Amino acid sequence: MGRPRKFSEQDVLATARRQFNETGYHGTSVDDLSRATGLSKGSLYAAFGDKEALFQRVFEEYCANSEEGAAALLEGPEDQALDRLRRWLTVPDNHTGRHGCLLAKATAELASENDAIATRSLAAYETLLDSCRQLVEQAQRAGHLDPAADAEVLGGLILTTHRGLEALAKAGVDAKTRNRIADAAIDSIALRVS
Amino acid sequence: MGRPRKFSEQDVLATARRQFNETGYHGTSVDDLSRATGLSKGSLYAAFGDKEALFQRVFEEYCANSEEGAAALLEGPEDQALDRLRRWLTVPDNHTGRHGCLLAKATAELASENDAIATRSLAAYETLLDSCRQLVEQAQRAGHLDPAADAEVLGGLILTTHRGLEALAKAGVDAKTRNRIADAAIDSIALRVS
DNA sequence: CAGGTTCTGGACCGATCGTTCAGAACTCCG
DNA sequence: CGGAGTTCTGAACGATCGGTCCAGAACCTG
Repeated sequence: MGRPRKFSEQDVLATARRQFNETGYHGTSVDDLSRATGLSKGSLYAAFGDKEALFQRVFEEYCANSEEGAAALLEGPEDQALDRLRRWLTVPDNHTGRHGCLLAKATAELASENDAIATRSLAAYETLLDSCRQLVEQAQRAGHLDPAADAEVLGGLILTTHRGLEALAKAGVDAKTRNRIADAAIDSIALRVS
Repeated sequence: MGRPRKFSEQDVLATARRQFNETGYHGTSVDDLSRATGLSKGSLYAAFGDKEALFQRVFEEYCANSEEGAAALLEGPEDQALDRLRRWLTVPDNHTGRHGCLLAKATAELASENDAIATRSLAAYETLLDSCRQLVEQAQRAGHLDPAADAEVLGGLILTTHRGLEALAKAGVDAKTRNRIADAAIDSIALRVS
């Protein structure tokens, strides 16, 4: 009963995410969001609370996606772990952005002023780190990495590389160069075989 | 002739840089800058033009500093190149931030809307990459790195690691962990010896 | 000390910010 | 068909934004 919603909450979240990703949190006004989503400001507030709450929704969904993507790294034969890592660090040649850019961007902009974002961001880092660590352990069991190496630290190195590639993407470095760097990173790590 | 300035332009730029670094460009109002520097808005505008021009000054100085820091990597005996790299990637244990954070932050926030910032940021990346490449070549000549490796790509890998460590710092990862990752990165790269 | 110059801080501007709300629009149930 | 219940819309709010302006204090030179 009552008037039904004219919009899909998921669509709005996706559009808002695109907008936040392009212009940042402070750089995106509620009018911008209203224009981008086609919803009036009143509807936005009725559906999501306020601007910060809307961003939290977007950010949470984003973190969850990133975590799922990293967790998917672990699915498959252990002796193909490094191949899955290569695909994770690599991006289509025509891709200017990168899957994980909102996380890095929002963290940089808001972590120092918004405790909830900072906490969630750190939690996502821990989860991603854990996936990377498990991936290293898979590769170690498959004999593709030095079994004596500290998996925790090596996982951290992989995650560092992932974030560094995002930063380079944002600095305007083209996808081809980034992929060559990604390959070099995996080559370097893969040399750690006993 | 005339009344002399009561403030040091360098001090104001340093304070503004701290403020921009903490709260971002859009998150920092001119009133904030006025409060932080102790200067009235009138004086700020008389001395620096407008908010964007002030930021450009801060950003330019910042980029130049980063470039100098990277260039300093090349000064010293070639057989100590990897040691200098280690010091560059490492940070004091009590350090929560990181020398290069404004660059990454401003780039993420403004590159898509401000061509001047985007251009300068990319130029800084190119310069830093060049320094890293030369460092790799030094290490190669000293026999500490595989002479057959592509110095350009390996330099890019080092820069990627540098930026990735900045991102982790912003995500809340402690300095000790980051330094262990930095060591692992250098270890991995150093394995590339023929 | 006098005259000229610059710096300073606060009042002020229009624009935009995030947010609210009254009323129109619409669906469903009785 | 009519009223209850929900959503949508656009106008309007106060606060704050970036930016301007100027009267007067502060300072240097002669």
